[in-house]
Amino acid sequence: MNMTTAEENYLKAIYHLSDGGKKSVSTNDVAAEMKTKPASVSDMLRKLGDKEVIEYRKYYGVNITEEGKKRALQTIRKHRLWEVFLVDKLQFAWDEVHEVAEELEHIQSPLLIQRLDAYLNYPKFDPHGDPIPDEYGDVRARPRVALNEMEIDQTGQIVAVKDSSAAFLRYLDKVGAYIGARIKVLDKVEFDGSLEILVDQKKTLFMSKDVAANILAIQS
Amino acid sequence: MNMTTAEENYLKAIYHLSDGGKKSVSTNDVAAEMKTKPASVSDMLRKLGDKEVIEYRKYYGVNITEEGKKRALQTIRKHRLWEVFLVDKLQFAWDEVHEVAEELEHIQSPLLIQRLDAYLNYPKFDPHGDPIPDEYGDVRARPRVALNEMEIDQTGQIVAVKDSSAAFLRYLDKVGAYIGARIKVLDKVEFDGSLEILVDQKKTLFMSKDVAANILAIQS
DNA sequence: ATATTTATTTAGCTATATCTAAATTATTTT
DNA sequence: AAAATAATTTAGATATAGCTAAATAAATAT
Repeated sequence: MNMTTAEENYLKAIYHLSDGGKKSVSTNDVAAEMKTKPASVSDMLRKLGDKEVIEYRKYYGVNITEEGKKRALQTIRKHRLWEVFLVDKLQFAWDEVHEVAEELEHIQSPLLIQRLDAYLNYPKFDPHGDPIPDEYGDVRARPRVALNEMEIDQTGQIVAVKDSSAAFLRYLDKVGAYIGARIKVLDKVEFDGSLEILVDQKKTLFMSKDVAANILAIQS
Repeated sequence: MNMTTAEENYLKAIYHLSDGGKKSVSTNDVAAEMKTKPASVSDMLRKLGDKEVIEYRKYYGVNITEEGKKRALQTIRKHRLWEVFLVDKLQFAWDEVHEVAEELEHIQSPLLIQRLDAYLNYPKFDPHGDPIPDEYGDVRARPRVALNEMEIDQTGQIVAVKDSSAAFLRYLDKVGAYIGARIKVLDKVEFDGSLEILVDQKKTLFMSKDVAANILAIQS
């Protein structure tokens, strides 16, 4: 059973909004995420329901099915592999890749994705630090913690950001932080929760609690 | 002015059928090339005419405009660059790349194509030996000759095939010929026009006149 | 010059994916 | 529990891209 590009995009949105299938999702939420109108969403949900990738009860929102989850993860896998390609091979900055990957993820060729995966050396995480599902949809997520929740003297590595808006990504770039950077918490100001961070054992960085809460790290 | 994937495909077909804009093209020819019905083509020609990428006179076929030529060449450029990528980087065989490149060529990102071009080291020819137009649509074609038109003892390099059907490509692969192979005409049988060819200074190959007529080389 | 054949276009239909406006269902407030 | 509000669906549009069948124009044959 083939899906159109639009259907794939809706399914991916539902997967994300449902937190990987854990919660049910409302028509309005999907409309907001897809930047479209609830009326259009109703139509699409009926179609996705017919294809049994979601379970749809009128007026009560949707739940993604196992089949739907599998398909959403394949799309996510493709998206993230292309992002790695764009950054690692074509020198894109990590805040420039999303739009293009959004198109590339819909190319239909299992062989292409297999080969791309091998060519990129089977990466486990994309340039934003998000995990890349394997061929079977399995994801090995690392336990991640927001920087503001780390304690003084703890060390780790930045692996993702919560708010990946271009503005925030540019800000990070400017101050010298990036996905993959090794960090150490030098100080936490009790008054406002702001932090002093050592980046790559050389650069010292001050950031507000709000910024820190947007940056996710794995602890080492 | 943006074009849909379908419009880009029609324009590319018209470009090829018109021999790069030199001849006008009939509705039926386009329908055959696009594997669709003449009625659907009429509709599309009207649309492409409105967008001024072709000049369309009802009942008299179409001529591609300068603007149309430029756009068709951009699509061809993208198609051929992706083919190079698939063969050079992802180990695709040259008879496996067309379908996937047909999808990839519609990705909209000038930056992507610029970077891809640089990454592939500005290739001038695709894996089938066809020239890759530059950013401005300029093509540097090499004078090519069919193998059956070469004389005994002449040397050269295979750069393209006329019939690029998967069957023919597989045949070539099987007998050990490929795009880029250095060749020398050892003998020509007058009776049936069949040839004896030395490939890469080691392998000897016999081929009928019909096969030879399908293989294009540059002479050295 | 007329008739036949071929090529092409038009008209009307289908499917996808969107929209607005109206109708309906569910939820919340009083 | 009724009224008001919010969420959602349905109905009826539009645009793209295809189709078949019928109509029409152009080319060819008699």
